[in-house]
Amino acid sequence: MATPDLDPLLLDPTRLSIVALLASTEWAEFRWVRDLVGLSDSALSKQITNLANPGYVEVKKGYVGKRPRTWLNLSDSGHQALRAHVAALNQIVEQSQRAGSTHRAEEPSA
Amino acid sequence: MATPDLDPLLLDPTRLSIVALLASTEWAEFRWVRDLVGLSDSALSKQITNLANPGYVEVKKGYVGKRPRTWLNLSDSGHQALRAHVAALNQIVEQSQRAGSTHRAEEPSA
DNA sequence: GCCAGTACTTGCCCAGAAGGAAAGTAGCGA
DNA sequence: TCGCTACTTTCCTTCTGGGCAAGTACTGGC
Repeated sequence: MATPDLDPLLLDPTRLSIVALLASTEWAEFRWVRDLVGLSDSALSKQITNLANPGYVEVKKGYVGKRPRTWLNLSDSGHQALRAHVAALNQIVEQSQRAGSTHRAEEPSA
Repeated sequence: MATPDLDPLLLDPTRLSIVALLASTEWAEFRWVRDLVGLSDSALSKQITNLANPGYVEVKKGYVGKRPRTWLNLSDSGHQALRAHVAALNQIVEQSQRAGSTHRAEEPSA
């Protein structure tokens, strides 16, 4: 059982923060995300790799003037995954609304 | 920054499953939860401890006939925490809807 | 052409969390 | 008093994430 629709990648708060941030922008700069999420270069780089593997995040590299720069974008599938994840969460909470309907057992006496 | 309203306890899928399960019932039996979540006795026991510490879950011990039994209930604050957690999640996704409003930077050229 | 600098990326290591197995504990029945 | 049930706690292993430091790619300067 459990909660099969929850996305393991989005359960991690750090990655969720990243995705949340990217969700609100288009082609955010690596450094901007890093600073706002409060991660080191390496930590962000790794999480971006994790998110880029399934295609949730697109990475584009280029130059601003003569300085290298990396941009990140939440792909359509990334947006979709985020929405699906939260939808699954919502389902769970909806269960919470119709409490008491599912399971009946011997109630504790005291 | 990040996502301050997300509840660390509810970010873990196992605990979320437990809470979800308890949200749909009242005074569920330990064994019932254990079997549905698919955990060992020890693992569930530990997570219940984690959830009981902040008062999310209430534990009641008693007997069914002559057999010891433990019941678990999601407290009001547990329900509240779950709803708040998902509300925070929803906020994040809503940001995703109004994409592009927050951050503008030099766009990648290619 | 070579060294230095920027902007990540990768490797290495450590800390924290979770799960299982097994030993421990509490209360009841024989 | 011993055994049994139903958890609890302890011990150990595994996994994951983060930091630091070294590495890489590319550009600029001398």
